[in-house]
Amino acid sequence: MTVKSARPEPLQEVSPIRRTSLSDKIIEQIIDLISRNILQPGERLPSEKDLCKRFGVGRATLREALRSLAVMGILDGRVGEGTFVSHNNQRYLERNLQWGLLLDPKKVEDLLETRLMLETRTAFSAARKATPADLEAMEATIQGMESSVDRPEQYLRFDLEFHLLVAQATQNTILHHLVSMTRGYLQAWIEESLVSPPSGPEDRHRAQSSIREHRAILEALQSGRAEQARQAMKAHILSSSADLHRHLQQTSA
Amino acid sequence: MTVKSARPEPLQEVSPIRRTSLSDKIIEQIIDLISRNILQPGERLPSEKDLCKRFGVGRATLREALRSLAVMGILDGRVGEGTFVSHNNQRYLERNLQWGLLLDPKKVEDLLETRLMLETRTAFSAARKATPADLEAMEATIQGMESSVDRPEQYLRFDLEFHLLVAQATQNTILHHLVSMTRGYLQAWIEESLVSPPSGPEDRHRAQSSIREHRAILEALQSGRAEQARQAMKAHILSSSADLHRHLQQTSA
DNA sequence: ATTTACAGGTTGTCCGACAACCTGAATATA
DNA sequence: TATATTCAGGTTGTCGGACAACCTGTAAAT
Repeated sequence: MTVKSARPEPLQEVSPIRRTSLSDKIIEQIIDLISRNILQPGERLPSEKDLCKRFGVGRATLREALRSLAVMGILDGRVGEGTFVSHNNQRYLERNLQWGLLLDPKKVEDLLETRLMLETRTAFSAARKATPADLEAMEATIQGMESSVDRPEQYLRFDLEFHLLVAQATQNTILHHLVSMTRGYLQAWIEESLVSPPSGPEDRHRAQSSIREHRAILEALQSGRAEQARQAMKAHILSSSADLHRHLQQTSA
Repeated sequence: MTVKSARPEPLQEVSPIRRTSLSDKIIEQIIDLISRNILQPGERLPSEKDLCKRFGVGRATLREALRSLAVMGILDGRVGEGTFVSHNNQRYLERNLQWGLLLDPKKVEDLLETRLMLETRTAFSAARKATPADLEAMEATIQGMESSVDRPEQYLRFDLEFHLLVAQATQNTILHHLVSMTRGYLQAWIEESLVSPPSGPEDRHRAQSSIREHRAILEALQSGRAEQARQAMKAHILSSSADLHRHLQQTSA
């Protein structure tokens, strides 16, 4: 039988069979229901006991599925009331940026490259599709930045909001999601780099020029000039990335 | 008491207190351990019974935490062996994108727009970073296409492989994942549009021109001309998209 | 009419049990 | 001796029952 173990190439076309747990299948089904709008945001799911009977599984198994969806911010369990479909997908983002720090620094570079590509494109596309309401909301976030140059944490939230609005204005849900993701992961690093040095005068200077960059983007979007919007976004992302990069090397050194 | 309900603005600075469940705290602790490299990728966690005693919680609670981390791709539970830290945290990003994209109904147009952006970028980037081995593998897939113009299913696999190789050549794992993901969703549509009409002479004609387009991309990559590679990829994606679009309208009508 | 108390339903947590499965060592076999 | 088989222990996956904490709407008490 030693010969048998010496056979060189067994099967080339084997596909790794995945042992899918029951809760995995439940998760898939619920996500499918949400994506097909059979379960709408804010809607209440049947009780756990009810769902157990429908899915034909025990409560522990069902709960593992529900808890997983809750941790991802897709569902929201409230004691004594029930389990609801999260109405603001914003929570999904919130959850993610909490754990973005898991990625190693090597991948931050990849993220920055990806973000540059994604956001220049969203700026380009948004210039053509943004509605007056979109533009108005962006204006509001810029004013928010201006009024919080000395509160970095709050400033960052307005910054994030602005970029998400641009992505949303493209009306391309996939692009929107991708931007949310990349932004969410990076946000963790950005916030980290903020706490290390107490906000000095140079930070305020940086904030000022950042606001100018955002305003340039907004003006391009308002006038509907796609290529100009792309360039403005590109300039902003590049200077922002350089900033983050500098902070990272500073803290690691 | 009707007056009481008329009070205008109660508290502005209330922060919504949220019940943190036990499993949430366990999740935070485990994530903290991983991010501080106390738990390293590929390492095995203590058994569930053991963890229960250490955390001081019941097994159901602990399992809800572990399962949540597993569906996010951070942990990996194997029956009869134990629970392990996912060796590539890349899976984390992958899983999250997967769940996120699954949430909204995907529009084909959005997918095509995203793909155009992603793949033109990968072509551009790959022209600068592709190794001889990468280029060789791409050449092989093109030859594979040529030898299977009459077997659409096999042809498609070579086609897919080519694009993934381009993405891989960028050495940006995030870009790579995004491309393979968008491609994965589209593949379903493409395969569907293939079975409906029996492969006629026009399909072979289409395959021939598709091969020419791929070869143009490869030549640009070989000569390291980034902008040329981008243009070639753009042309290819556009004609491919038009093709898919035509098929879709044909079948829906 | 307002307040209080309560009953029913819901999620959060724990416990014990069994099935399916993997690993490694002891045993049986050539 | 070398290989194959068996088996025991440990581990995850699933189930059912139980109780605590909690919310809501209704009925009773003031």
